Amino acid sequence: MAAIRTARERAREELTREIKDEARRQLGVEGAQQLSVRAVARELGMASSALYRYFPSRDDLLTALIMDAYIALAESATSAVAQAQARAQATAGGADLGQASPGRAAAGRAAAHEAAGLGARACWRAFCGAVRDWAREHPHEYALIYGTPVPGYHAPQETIELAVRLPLALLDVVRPAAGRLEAPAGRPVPPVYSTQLASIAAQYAPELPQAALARVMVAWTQLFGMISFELFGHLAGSADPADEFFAYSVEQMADFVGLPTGA
Amino acid sequence: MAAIRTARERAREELTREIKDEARRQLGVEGAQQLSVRAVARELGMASSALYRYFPSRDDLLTALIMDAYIALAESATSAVAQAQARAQATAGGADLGQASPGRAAAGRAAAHEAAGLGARACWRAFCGAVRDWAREHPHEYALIYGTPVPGYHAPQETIELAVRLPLALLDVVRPAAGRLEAPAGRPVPPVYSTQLASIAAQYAPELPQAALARVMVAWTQLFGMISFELFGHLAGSADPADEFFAYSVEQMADFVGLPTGA
DNA sequence: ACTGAAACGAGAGCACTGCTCTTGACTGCC
DNA sequence: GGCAGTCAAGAGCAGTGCTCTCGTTTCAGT
Repeated sequence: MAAIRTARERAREELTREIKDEARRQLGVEGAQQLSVRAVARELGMASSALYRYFPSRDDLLTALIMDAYIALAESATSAVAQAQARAQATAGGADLGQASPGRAAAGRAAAHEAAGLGARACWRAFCGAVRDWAREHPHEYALIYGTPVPGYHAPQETIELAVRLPLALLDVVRPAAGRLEAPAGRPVPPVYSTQLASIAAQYAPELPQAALARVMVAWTQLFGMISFELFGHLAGSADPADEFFAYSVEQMADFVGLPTGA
Repeated sequence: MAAIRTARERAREELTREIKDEARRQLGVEGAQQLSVRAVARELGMASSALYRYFPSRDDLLTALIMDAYIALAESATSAVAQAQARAQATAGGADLGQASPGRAAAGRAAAHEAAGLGARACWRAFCGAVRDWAREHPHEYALIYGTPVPGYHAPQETIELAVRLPLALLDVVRPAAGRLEAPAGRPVPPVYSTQLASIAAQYAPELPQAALARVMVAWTQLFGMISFELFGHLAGSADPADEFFAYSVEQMADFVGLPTGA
C-alpha cells in the first residue's frame, strides 16, 4: 500500500527506520541513559542537527523505540501462544489447522477463541516463557518499557494503547478456560477494587468470574516482578540461574489461577 | 563512639552527609538521571571539583544513595513488623513487651522469634504495607534500587549485603509460622531450583519446608511486581488507585503461602 | 614547636551532551 | 521555469562529568 510516493517521502521513511535501528543498536549496547543523538547521527554519517528533522527531541526518539518495543513484545507473546495453541490442537486430534502457520498474532487470538480453552495451560506457559525470553534477548528494551520511567516523561495515549496489548493477550489465554477454573472461592473483593475489576471484565472478559480476574492480576504482576528481578540482578544470591525458578513459579501461578492441569 | 576525632575528620563526615542530603533532595525532585554533580555542588556553594574529593565519581555518589536507600527501606519494614508484633502480643494477653517500643530493628527480629508466630499474618500485612508505603514516599529512591540498574554499574558486595536484609526480614515474618502453614503440598520442585532453595533454607530458615520457601519466593517477587507497576504507571487503566488491589493481593499471597488466617 | 606530608577548595580546561539558529542547496508542484 | 517547502550542515549556547594544577590549611612525627 502507498507504494506511489515521492522519492522524498520514501527517503524520509527509510531514514527514519535507519535512525531507529541505529538507536536500538546503541540502546542494546549501553542502555537508554547512554543513548546519544549525536552518536546516532555520527554513526549514520550525518549531522546531529539533521536528525532533529526526523525526531524533534531525544525523548521522541525514545518514545518511538518504546512503542516498537511494546509491539515487538506483544507480537512475540501472541505468536508463541498461537504456536502452543496449534500444537495442542494437533495432538488433541482436531488438527484442522496445521502447526506450520506460526506467524500472525490475530490468527492466534482467533484460534484461542475457537478451541474453547484446549491446552490453556500450555498457552499460559508459552505466554510467560515468551515474555521472559523476549526480555532476556532485549534487556534494554524491556527496561525501557517496564523499568524506571524516564524522568518527566509522560506516556502519550498511543503508547498506553500499545501497552495494553500484552495483558489482553494474557486474558485471551485464560478466557477459554473460564468455565473450568479449579480455584477456591477466595475472600470477598473490596468495593473499589471490585468496580475496577468489573470495568475490566465488562470490556475484555465478561465470562471470567471476578475472583479469577483478581487472581490473574496477581499472576500478571508476579510475572513481571520475577522477570525484572532476574534482569536487574535481584536474584543474585538466591535463584541466580532462574530457568527452573521461573518455570516452577509459572506453574505455581497457573495452579493459583486455577488452570486445568492437563497438557 | 569515636568522638575523639580531628576537626578535619568531623568536617569531612558532616560535609559528606550534606552532599548526600542535597543529592537525595535533587533525586526526589527529578530522578536519578537528572542528578548532577555540578548542581549539587552549586547548591552547597562549593566548586564541583571539590565534591570529587568526597565521592570519586557520580556513580559513587549514587552508590552511597543506593546503600542508604536499602538501609532505610529495611529499617522501615522491620520496624513496622515489630510494631505489628507488639500489637499482636498486647491483644493476645501476653503483654510482657509494651507496644511503646517500636524502634529498633534487631528487637523486632528477636521478638518475632520469641512469640513463635503469633500474628504472623498481621506481620505479613505490616511488612508488605511498609514496603509499599516507603516506595510511594520515596519513589525515586525505590527506582534507584528496584528499577532499571544504571548502565555499566555493577553492585559492589557491600550493596548486595544490604539488599538481602529485606528478604531476610520477610523470612523472619514467615518462619515463626513454619509449623502451621496451611498450604497444599504442591508439585515437586525441579533439581536445580531445589538446591538453590536448600541453600537459602540452610542459611536462613532451616525449619521452613522447601515448598513453603518456593511459595515465599513467588510472593516476594509478586510484591515488587505490584509495587513497581503501581509506581511506574502500569496500573493506569486497571487498578489505578491501587490501595485495595494491593491490600487484597497481599492477603491473597498470605493465603498462597499458607499463613494462618487468624488476626 | 617545627616541618613535611597529606588533605583540601577553587578555578581552568577538555570532551562530550541536547538543542537552536542560520545558511545554502535541493526537490517537487503549479 | 520559478518558487515554496524540505533538507543537511555548521556554528554556537548552555550544560554535563571529570581531570589537573595551584595555593592554602590541617595533621602527625620528631
